[in-house]
Amino acid sequence: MDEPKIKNMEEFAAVSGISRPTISKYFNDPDSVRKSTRRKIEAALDRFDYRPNMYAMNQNRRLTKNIGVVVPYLADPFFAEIARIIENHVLSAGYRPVLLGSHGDPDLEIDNLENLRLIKPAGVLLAPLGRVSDAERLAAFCADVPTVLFDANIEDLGAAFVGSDNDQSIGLIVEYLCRTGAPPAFFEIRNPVNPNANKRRAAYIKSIEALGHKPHLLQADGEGWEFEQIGFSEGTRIIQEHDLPTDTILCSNDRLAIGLLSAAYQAGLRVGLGDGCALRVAGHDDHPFSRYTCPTLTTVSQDYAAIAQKSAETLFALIDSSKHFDSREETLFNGRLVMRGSA
Amino acid sequence: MDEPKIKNMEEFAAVSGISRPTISKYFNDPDSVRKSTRRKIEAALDRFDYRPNMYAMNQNRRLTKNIGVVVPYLADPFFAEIARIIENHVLSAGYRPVLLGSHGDPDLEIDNLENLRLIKPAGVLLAPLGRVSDAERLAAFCADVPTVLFDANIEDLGAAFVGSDNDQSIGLIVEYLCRTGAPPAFFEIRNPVNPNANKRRAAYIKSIEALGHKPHLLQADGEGWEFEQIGFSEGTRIIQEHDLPTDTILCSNDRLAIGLLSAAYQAGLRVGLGDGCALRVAGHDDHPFSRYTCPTLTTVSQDYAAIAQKSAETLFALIDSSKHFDSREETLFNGRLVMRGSA
DNA sequence: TCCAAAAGTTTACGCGTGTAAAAAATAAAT
DNA sequence: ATTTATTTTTTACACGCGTAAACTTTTGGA
Repeated sequence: MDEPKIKNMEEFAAVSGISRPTISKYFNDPDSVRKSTRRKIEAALDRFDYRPNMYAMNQNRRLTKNIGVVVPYLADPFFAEIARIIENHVLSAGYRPVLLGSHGDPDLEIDNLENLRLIKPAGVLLAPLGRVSDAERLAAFCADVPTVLFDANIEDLGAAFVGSDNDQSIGLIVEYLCRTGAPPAFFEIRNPVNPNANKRRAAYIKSIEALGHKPHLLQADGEGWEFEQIGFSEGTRIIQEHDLPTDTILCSNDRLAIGLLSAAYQAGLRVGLGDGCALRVAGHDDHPFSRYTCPTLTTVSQDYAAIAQKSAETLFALIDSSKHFDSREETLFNGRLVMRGSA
Repeated sequence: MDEPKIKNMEEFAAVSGISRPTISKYFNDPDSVRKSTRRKIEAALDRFDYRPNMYAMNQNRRLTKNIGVVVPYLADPFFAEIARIIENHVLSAGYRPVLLGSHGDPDLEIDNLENLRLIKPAGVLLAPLGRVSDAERLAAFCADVPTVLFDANIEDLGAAFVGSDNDQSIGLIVEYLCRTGAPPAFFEIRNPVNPNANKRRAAYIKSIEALGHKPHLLQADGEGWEFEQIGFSEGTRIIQEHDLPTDTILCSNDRLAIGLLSAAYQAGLRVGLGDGCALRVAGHDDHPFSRYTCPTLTTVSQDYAAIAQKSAETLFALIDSSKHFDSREETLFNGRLVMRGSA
């Protein structure tokens, strides 16, 4: 399209016939210049391929157009998926998403935030690790950088939180399970990393007692993010020891349920609703893989799209406003019952 | 730890008692300064928390310490996992990884590379989309930026390629399947995005003919990256139409196999090795979820760790050397047979 | 046609670091 | 102790763009 390589804004100003300060203004906000000027610039942009030097550009800016997106574990399709949606919102709002995964490691989580500091982000969307997070250092970061938490809530951290209403969603599936069969036991990790797990346990106890039943917890030992593995090995143990108080098990999340289903299959236990079935299993999250388990997993979906959109928009509002809200807003979205084959 | 906030290298030089150019040298390579000097600097670094401004730092550098990592689909645990390992290698080599996913979209793939250009990366590790990639623009990028391809090879693109030896791995599992039962048919997507799929088909035909059998292809219609969905719906169709030429099916990849296993389960077909089994199913990749399918999936593993390490090291060598190799090196790692329950 | 408001131009400086060159200081070796 | 090689200091300029101030031009009504 062009011969002479444009190396800086000066040169581009020359070939476009517009002064450099105006070009600069254009790149910071194309709508801030006159339409005729904008046309001229974009005509030149079409003939010559020039893009401002990002480093020079951001050097004098107090804050950039970067938005950090930090999730606890990218290899978990749940987070990969929600990160994907968030990225799209960030992009269409004119920001640049910077995606970082913490691989379940609190030190890496802090490293990620420190690295984000270096690029002076306009804001950060953070799904914290949870219990193992270094809350103090997270708080220090949130004090400096506009931050919205999503997925996992940590008390008073960040300017806002967006997530799922575990009370509602667990209530929904507990009610369903009780209505269609035996009241469920609750299968979870004893010492969960994710704060949602605690909320879900409490919600389970509350809702099952409200229905006049006695709660029963099946607590698996295990650390880390290998939930399927934990679900499988502890599930195998539980099945072998025959200490199931009921034929219905509600899992704290789908990944645990995936492991449990695998354990049940290998133990020869038929899972599902029909007459020949020895077990009913339900999950929580509507994990991308839950529709391909055997049998397909009955679960309650988190509203990925709504959580992604709301948290992004909250951050945009935070950035536009005076960089902090008057009060910390918590938005919880309802889950939706997804009836499949397993319960 | 400190009271006076350090705002730039000048101030840090003052408090550390070392001149600014030497400080600069230290940050570019801590080993390039005298040990005693280094100790002084690190003592100061311990008392005051100063980190160089990344934008000012990279402005005058021809190329930065950034390394781009681009994968076709982050929501695929296979890529998430390999990206995770690569990130670790990049970090421990003193570079900064920048992870980008293309969400299966060739336009986004190009966007990602263009955005990487802006940050002047020292090099890029690219797993291209494959057939749908804009090969011409990829080539233009590779001409400017040191790039090593991994996972999916595209003819003559990039300075090197690191991946799996599909001939070997497919040969391995075909041999196993033939030895332990009926020769397998090959289940794949008719018009696959990923170039590995074509290699695997060819390898299947070659190896099964070498064993004196007739190849049989089961080709599913479908586009995009929803492999499980394609495997499920086409698998269901095939099973219902009873046009299985054999009781053994080798899938082009594990995600397809996951869909097929789900279809078989729902059709009431028992999958596995034993007497009561109507079907044997095998996959390829050793996908993170393949050990939790029902039954667990017999497959052939890709050597994630080796591919990640070799591609990273190749890129480092490329960067250190004169920015290009004399010839394009292709490294293929062997797969390993993973015998589980499904075949 | 004239005039006020809006937008663009000119000029000039600042940001924080890389880096080159010459001079000075230090360390290692004779 | 002297020489020599290495490292550090001093000085100075460059990088590419943001942005402020004063001035000039264009625009859209009245």
